[in-house]
Amino acid sequence: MAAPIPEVVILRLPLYYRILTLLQEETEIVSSQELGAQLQITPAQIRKDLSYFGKFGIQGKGYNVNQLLGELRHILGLDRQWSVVLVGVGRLGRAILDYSVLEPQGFHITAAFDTDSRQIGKKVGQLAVQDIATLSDTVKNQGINIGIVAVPPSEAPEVINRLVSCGIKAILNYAPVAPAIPSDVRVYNIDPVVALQTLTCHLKSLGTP
Amino acid sequence: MAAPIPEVVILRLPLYYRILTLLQEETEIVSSQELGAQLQITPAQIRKDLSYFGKFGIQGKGYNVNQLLGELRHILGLDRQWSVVLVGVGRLGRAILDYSVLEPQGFHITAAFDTDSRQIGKKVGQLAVQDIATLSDTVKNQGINIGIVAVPPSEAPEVINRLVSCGIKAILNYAPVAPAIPSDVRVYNIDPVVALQTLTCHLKSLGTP
DNA sequence: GTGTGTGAATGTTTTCACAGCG
DNA sequence: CGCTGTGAAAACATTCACACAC
Repeated sequence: MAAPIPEVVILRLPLYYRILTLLQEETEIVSSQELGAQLQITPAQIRKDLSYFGKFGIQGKGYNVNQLLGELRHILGLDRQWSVVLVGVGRLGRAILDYSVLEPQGFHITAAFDTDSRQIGKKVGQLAVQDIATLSDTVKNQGINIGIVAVPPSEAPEVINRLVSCGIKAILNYAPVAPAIPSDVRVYNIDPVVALQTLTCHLKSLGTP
Repeated sequence: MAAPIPEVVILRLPLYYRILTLLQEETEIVSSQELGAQLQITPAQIRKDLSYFGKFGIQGKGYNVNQLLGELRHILGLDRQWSVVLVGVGRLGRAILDYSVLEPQGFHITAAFDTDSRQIGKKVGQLAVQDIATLSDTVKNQGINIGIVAVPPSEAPEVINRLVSCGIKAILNYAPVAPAIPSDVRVYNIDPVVALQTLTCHLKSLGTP
């Protein structure tokens, strides 16, 4: 029961969750076979992944979509609201603030910060941009759990340090840096350049047009 | 020599490349030890990763930063320009067009498309938004290699199909879908909701504040 | 001495294959 | 019968540890 869940499994759970949300409208029961076909994942892998957390299926039939959604919501910690702080309100930061999918998924951006003093006080959406110096107070007072970093590369290590010393344990990092962080803090990096470079590595080995 | 390179290795190469670019200014030679410290990766892993492609180091010293950069550029296919097509010029698409890092890294966004007819003809940056119906011609005439998908979820499967049938072999997909694609086409998915959900899964197991 | 390159050892993840349940 | 849940096997990835080159 207290088995350590492989990280790769956790990376797949949100995919299951998303597909099930879509399937919810269409069907009551789904088999690992059908799920796998949608996600390009083997049925055995899906069954094994879920088995780390319990027995959610009905033998001979499959999984009850609604029930499994509930289980995944619980496993992923989606059965509550999460308060998120955004640092960096440039082009990217604004796009994130406007991204209308976060709110319905339970991610509430509570405060926005910037390191550029010219931005401070400006309104972006509902929020007034705050001075980064007030980050710590806001995080503690508002019980914020997650930080999103959308500042230029040069600012990023400093910003990430600040988030860590506020006690934030989860960071979604859009800056192209590989910060050193304590092992109890999770960082998920999103970097389009890195993504494109892995793609070109594969393209290269194709016949060059 | 014709050994198959593990996918995980390819995912790390861009990280090595980026760190080396930064180190370039500071030093001539770097050891796997030092690289590993920067990236939170074991030195043995770095050496093994590189050994899939050749012997780039100097025994007793380390790696020549410039030379290794050259090798990685070659391995990743970065020693040329890549033409990229963007589909979807909403908030996200515009942020990508404005993202000034792509161009200097050799990724040139050549054309922009949208499925929404009200967008067609509008200028975004240097580019006029084209009708998605003209995608195939543009891709073929301009020798485009890579597609970026930044359309709403409902449009995404159709757009991805179109890109695939144009002969595009690499797709950077920002839409929250898991499209079925032929095995010779690479898709890299970027989805902040999935990212946040893996983070909350870890947060949950912490003491709830 | 120092750090690479690498086979061999260890650890992890995926797949197989089937018992058992609805 | 059909599909889940799961040990056992196979495939894959990381780490070790050392011969060898500078």
